[in-house]
Amino acid sequence: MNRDTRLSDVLHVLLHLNQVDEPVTSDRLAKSMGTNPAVFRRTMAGLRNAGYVQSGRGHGGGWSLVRPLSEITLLDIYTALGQPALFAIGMRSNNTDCLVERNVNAALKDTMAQSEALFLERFGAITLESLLPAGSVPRAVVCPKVAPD
Amino acid sequence: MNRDTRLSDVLHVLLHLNQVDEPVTSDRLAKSMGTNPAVFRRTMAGLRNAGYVQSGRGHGGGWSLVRPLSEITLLDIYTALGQPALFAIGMRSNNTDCLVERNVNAALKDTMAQSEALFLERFGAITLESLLPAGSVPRAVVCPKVAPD
DNA sequence: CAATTTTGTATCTTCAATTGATACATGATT
DNA sequence: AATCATGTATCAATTGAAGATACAAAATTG
Repeated sequence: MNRDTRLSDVLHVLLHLNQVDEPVTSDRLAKSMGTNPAVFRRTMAGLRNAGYVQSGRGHGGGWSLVRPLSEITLLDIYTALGQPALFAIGMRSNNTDCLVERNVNAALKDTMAQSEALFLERFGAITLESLLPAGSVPRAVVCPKVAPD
Repeated sequence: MNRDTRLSDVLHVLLHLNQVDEPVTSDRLAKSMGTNPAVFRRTMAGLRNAGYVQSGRGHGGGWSLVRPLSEITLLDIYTALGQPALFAIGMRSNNTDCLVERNVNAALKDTMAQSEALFLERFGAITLESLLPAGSVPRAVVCPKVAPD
C-alpha cells in the first residue's frame, strides 16, 4: 500500500485555513496539498462531518474553520479521519487452534496496543495551535502555495 | 498495501522448529505458514543470514534452529527481517519551505519515534521461549500443520 | 431566470509493497 | 546418475491509498 498521508495533509490545510479570513476553495487548498480538488474533498469530508470545518457552495464558497485551533488536538483530527490503520504489520490469521500461533499473535497484539496507546496519548496532548509557526500572525499567509495567484 | 505478516509468520515457524528434532523442509513449513515454499524461503533468508537458523540441501535437508529460543528476542527477529516499516501513515513531502508543514511533520515524526521506541523496547524484552505454549514439551509437535502427513 | 461558481460524489485508473506462483539452476545425498 | 531440497529470478495477484475525470446539485450573481 502507499503510505497514508491523509493526516499530514489535512493538518497542513487546517493550519493554513486559520490564517485566512474568508473561505478558501477546494481548488486552491488542493494545490497547497499537492493534489486535486476531488481528492481534497474526499479527504476533508470526515472533518466536516465532525464539525471542525464547514464548506459552502457557489460564489464565495469554500472551506473555513469552525473551531479555534486551540480546541483541536491531533487526536481529534485522526479520529475525524476515521482512525486510519496505524501499523503496517499484522497477523496472517487470527482464529486458529494452534497454541503457538495464538501466543505469537497475543504478544504482537499486546505490543501494538501499548505502542498505539502511547501514540494516541501523545496525539491527544498536541493542539493544532501549538503547531503554528513561532510568532505567526493570525491570518497572515505563510505558505506560498495557498497565497492567491 | 497489504498488511505485512512476515514477522508473525516467521515467529510461528521458529517456535515450531524448536519442537522438532530433525531439519524440516520448506515445503512442510510453508504449509504451516499457509503459503508456498518460495515465499517461505524468501522470507526466511534474513534469519539465515543473521545466524538464527540454518538450511541444508538435498536428502535430509531443510531448516533447523541454530540458537536456543531463550537467546532470541522478537526484536532480533524483526531486525533480521530488515526492520520492515512499522507505520502505515506517513508524510507527503519532507523538505519544504513551508513553516506550517515543517511543524506538522516534526510533530508527527516525534510521535512516531516515541511510539516506535516503545515498540522496539517491548520487542527486545520478549524472548521466543516465552511464547512457547504453557507446559510445552521440547520437540513435541503442537501444530497439526507441521506434523508429518 | 439564466449563467457561473463551487461543492459532493461516483467511477474509474494508477501506484507501491507484500504476497502468490512458476521455473530452473545449484548443491547434497543415496 | 537419480533424486531431493534449497536459492533465486521473474512475473502476476492483491490491497488500500492516491490521482483523475465527470457531472449533478446547490448557492450566488447579474
